[in-house]
Amino acid sequence: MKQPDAPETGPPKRKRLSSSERRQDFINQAIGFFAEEGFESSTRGLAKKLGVTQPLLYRYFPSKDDLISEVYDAVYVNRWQPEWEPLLRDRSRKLVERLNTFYNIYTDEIFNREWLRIYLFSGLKGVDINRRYMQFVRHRILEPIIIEARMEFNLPDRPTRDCEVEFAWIIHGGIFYYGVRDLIYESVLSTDKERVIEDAIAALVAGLKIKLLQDQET
Amino acid sequence: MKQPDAPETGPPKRKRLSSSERRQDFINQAIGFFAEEGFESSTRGLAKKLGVTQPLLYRYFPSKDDLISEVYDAVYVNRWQPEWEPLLRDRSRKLVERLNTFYNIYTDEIFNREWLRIYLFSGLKGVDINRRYMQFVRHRILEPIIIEARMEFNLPDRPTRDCEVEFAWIIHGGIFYYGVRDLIYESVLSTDKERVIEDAIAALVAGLKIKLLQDQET
DNA sequence: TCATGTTTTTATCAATAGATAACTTACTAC
DNA sequence: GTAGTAAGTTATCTATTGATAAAAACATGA
Repeated sequence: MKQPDAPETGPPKRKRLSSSERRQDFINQAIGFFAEEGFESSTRGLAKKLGVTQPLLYRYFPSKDDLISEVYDAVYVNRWQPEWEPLLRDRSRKLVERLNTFYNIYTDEIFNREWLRIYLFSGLKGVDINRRYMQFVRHRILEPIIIEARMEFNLPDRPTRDCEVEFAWIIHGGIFYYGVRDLIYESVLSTDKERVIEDAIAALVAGLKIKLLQDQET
Repeated sequence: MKQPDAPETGPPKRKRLSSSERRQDFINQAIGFFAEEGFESSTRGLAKKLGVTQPLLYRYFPSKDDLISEVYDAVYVNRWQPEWEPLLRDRSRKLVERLNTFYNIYTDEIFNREWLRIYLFSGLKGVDINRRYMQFVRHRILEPIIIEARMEFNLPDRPTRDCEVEFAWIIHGGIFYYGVRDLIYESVLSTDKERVIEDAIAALVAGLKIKLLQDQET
């Protein structure tokens, strides 16, 4: 596994990579490293994992913070698939079905140890990208859900209310926290993700129906 | 605020505290310090906040890790009030009422920046006390809720099922995550906690009713 | 083959980390 | 008061941190 095709000649000479390849490899492995050890961990530890010397990192990144920024970018961006959004709005299917499909593929993407840990670490550090992600979830997932729910229940269209969004956040957060309990805290009872999501979505839609009808009267 | 009743004589002489007072003060302030800065932060930083020199810490705690352990204990233990448990089981009140009361006072206790941050930090570190807390929540909150719900709906008593507990976890986690969004991520829309909890509990009880009746048939 | 430029390592710096020992200051019992 | 004890500080050790400079190893085009 170390040197696949080395012809047994001398010491294990390090494969020399092109600048861009090396750089990408650094970022990719840094994600796993910082996810596990935290961002306070040393660049020497990372270099060891990478199989290179520590000063080499500084040829590719001006500072540790710059490297961390690149890790954030790689983790937060490009995880969202644009085709998911129309999926939520596909009115040829029942809302419950749509939501189940969406949350199953969405959690397939974010329910992995690396993503969740980087997310939690960055949240505690209070970095801006984390706050932007919350906005993203609200505008691309929760508000569309509420609008679609109003459609489903034949209610007139109008802007979403804060307490409606907060209710959607409760369920969304509950699903997210299920992932955290599963992959970080490792204290989950049923690993049947599909079933757990199904129950959560049922509660979301049922709860939204009641709330939206109530809010209607106001 | 520094020296309340110093008679203007010479330099600000440090108040000399008894061993137990000093020790308790260290722990109390260490909670706030580590909550904000993370456990990787330096003992010198903590000493500065405490207004003492760094070696003094080592008179009271053998090592930094020992101090951190005491912080965990102070944070996790004694937060739970024993009278909360019978509150959940008080069958003279409707379940929805009981749950609203409980979650309002429970979140009054844990929804503060210090507690939540220490909890999240310790969870990422994978310390044992965190996992024990998850067990605690399950046995002292979630399972009682399910048992009480079965009573409320006039269903025969029997052990809780995993998927039932997971559903309760979804709502509980959603409420918890609401606190995190409010106090850590600072990205909450409605700070009307009581209202948010009310909606969450309504969804919990309604969802449990459906689930328990379904499970009944099996 | 050899000159040139890039990749990688070795050696090292200054700052900071946790931790210890020795000294000084304050309180208390007699 | 003063001796003894406990609280607190100064000084310091060693290990580790992020970061830099210079030397070495490698690749490539002529």
